[in-house]
Amino acid sequence: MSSRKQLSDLQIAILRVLWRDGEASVAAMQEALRGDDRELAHTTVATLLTRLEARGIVRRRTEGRQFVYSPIVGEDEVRRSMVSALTDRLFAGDPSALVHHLIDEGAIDAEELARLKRLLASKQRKQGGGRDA
Amino acid sequence: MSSRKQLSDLQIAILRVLWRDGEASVAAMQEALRGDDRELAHTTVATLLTRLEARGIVRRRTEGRQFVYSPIVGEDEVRRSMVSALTDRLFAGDPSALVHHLIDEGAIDAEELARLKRLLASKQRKQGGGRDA
DNA sequence: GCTGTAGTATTACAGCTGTAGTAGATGGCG
DNA sequence: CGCCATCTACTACAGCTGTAATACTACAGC
Repeated sequence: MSSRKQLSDLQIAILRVLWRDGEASVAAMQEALRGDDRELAHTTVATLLTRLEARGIVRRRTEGRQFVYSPIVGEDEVRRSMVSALTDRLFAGDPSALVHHLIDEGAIDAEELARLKRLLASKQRKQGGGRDA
Repeated sequence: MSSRKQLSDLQIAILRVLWRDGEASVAAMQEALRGDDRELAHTTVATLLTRLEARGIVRRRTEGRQFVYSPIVGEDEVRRSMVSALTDRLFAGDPSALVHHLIDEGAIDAEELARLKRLLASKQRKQGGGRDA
C-alpha cells in the first residue's frame, strides 16, 4: 500500500498543521500557515484543502457553516514514502548510504550516533527478546 | 549558495546518467533511460535536456550535428539540497530524527550503524587531529 | 426582515513537468 | 546530386500547483 504519496512543500506544511492540531478549519489553517513568511488568502487555503480532500489526503466534516479538516494519511506514512522515494532516487535505495551522507555532511555527530545506537539496541532487545534466544 | 535545486524524479534520473557517464548525447540519454520501465521519444529527451540547460543544471557542447550534455551540478550538491529540504519539511530540520526514523523502519541494523560509527570515528580522527589538540 | 460578514464553490491563470508531433537543417550514402 | 536518416527548434497540450478573484449562500445581529 502506502500508495505513492508525493507531496509538495505546501501540502506538507498543511499536513503538519493537521498532525499537530488534529484538525483545523480553513480559517485556523490560514492562521497556522501565516508567519511561515507568507500570507495566503482565505480562498487559497480553501482551494488547497479542497484539492487535498479530493485526493484522499485529508477528510472534512461540516461544523455549522464551515468545514473542519483532519488528516487521513499519517505522519509516519508520509515520512516512509518520501524518505524511501528519496533513498531510491539519490542513494540507490540504500538507506545506510543516506546516513553516510549525513555523517559526511557533519549533520550527525558521534554523540547522536551513539544515542541512536543505544536506541536501536533497546529496540532490538524488546523485539528480538520475545522471538527467540 | 546551493541555490535551492528541487528536481523531479525524471530530472534526477537524467542527472544520474550524466553523473555516471560524464556526458551523453540525446540518443545516448534516451538509450540510458530506456528499460527503466518506460520508453521516451527522442524529442522528449531532447526537450528535457534543453530545459535543464536553460535552468543551468546541465551544460552542452556541440559535437558535429548533435549536442553532448554534461552535468553542472554535482551529485553531492543535489543530495545536500534535497536531503536538507526533506529534513526541514518532515523532521523539523533535525537530521538525527531522520536517522531515528530509518532505525524505526528497520532500514538500518546494528551492524550498519556500527560500521557507520567507525566511519565517523575515523573521519573525526582525521579532521580533529590536524586542527588542534 | 434586511444587511453585512463569513464561508464555500466556481473559475481563472501562470509556471512547471511529462510527453511528443511537426518542421526545418544537414550530413552521409548510393 | 538527391534522398533518407538524424538531429535540433518550435509548438502543443494536459495535469498539477500556487495563488486568488468573483460569485453565491446563509447565519447573526440590529
